[in-house]
Amino acid sequence: MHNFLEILRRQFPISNKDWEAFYNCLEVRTFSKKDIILQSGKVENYLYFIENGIIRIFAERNEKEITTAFGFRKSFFSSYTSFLTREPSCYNVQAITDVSIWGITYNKLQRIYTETQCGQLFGRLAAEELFIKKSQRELSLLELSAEERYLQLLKDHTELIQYIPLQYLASYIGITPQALSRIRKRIS
Amino acid sequence: MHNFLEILRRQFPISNKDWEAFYNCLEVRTFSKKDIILQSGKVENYLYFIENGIIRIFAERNEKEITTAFGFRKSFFSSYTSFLTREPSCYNVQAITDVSIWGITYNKLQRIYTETQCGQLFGRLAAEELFIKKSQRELSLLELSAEERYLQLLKDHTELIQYIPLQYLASYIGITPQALSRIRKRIS
DNA sequence: CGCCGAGTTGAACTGAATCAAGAAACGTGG
DNA sequence: CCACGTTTCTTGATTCAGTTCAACTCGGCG
Repeated sequence: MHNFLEILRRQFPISNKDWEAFYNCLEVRTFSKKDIILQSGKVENYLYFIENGIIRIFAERNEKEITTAFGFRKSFFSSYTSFLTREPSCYNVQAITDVSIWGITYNKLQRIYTETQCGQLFGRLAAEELFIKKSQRELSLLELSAEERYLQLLKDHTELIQYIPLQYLASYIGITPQALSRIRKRIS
Repeated sequence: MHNFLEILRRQFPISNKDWEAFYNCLEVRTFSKKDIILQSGKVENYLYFIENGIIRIFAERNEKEITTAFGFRKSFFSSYTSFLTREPSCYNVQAITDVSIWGITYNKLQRIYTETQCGQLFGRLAAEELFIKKSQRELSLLELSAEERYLQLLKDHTELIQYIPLQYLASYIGITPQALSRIRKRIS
């Protein structure tokens, strides 16, 4: 997070006062491998930034899990629709490895929005990042085959993919574990 | 738009002064059926709200078009990633029917952000709407079959779908025109 | 040691892609 | 307003990627 915070400060002019107000609102939270960070049905109260570790977001549909996102080091995550609308989340958020994350609550973010400049920035950057990722994902679901999607994932997060169980990767790619197992065999 | 603006005003306390500043930044633009509103490769300079008509957003990939969104009456649209990042758009935006839309330029929106409260509101509502739609779409691509996606689209926009050519619907659903033609035959 | 969840492999099946050809609708100019 | 050409849609036959169901393997753990 220090890296990230430094990048933010370098890139945007933020007053010391604003900075402090913002920084003081951030909470560190840690979770162990397989912990549920947010249960579906509950309202997401945090917008997070990952310092370390890997998380996934998934929905449950007719006894199957649909993984909609992984979160890696230095990226934002949240069950963002729920966070924005204050309605129950239809997604679960789970730690895949032990994780250490920085979070800001909805109320504090709203306060920061009105009281400082850099809150807006934080909120805006998070919104941008999350929207852009969803758009890219949409295109990859529409234009690529399952095998191409897997290769893309490998390329983008080479060293991280090894920590993620095959079944989660498969549900993210949108195929069955069997099909992914065969793809792996084919390309190796 | 009047309806929309009234809803905004009713729902949120906006001062007359802010309101006027905001309203004065909005431009009405009209396009004819099949007009290109934004060409891919150009930077999206507008965030729009549709007063009347239907638009679509599509990318071109190996001689095929991938439609990623339709925009109907009373909803926001933009090649939003480009709008946010100020980088060239990888999407085209096209009028499917004659359309009448309200737009605000990037610069004016930034000015409104700093000078008024309701600019934030406008920007935030647009971001929320666009993100939430993308998330729903992601789920529908992962959990539903092509036929189910078509039925959902029919259900959500019954009266509007008839104005959209089959090939655009097919590329939105993620199948070939032939396959959609067969689905239509099957369910009728 | 035996159990259990995760991954692998096989065989049959299915939804959608592809290639190809014909029918319908649409716009443009005479 | 009709005729023609072009685009869009439909339909058929074949192929293919991915599903489903089932059986088997492997590694970890009580």
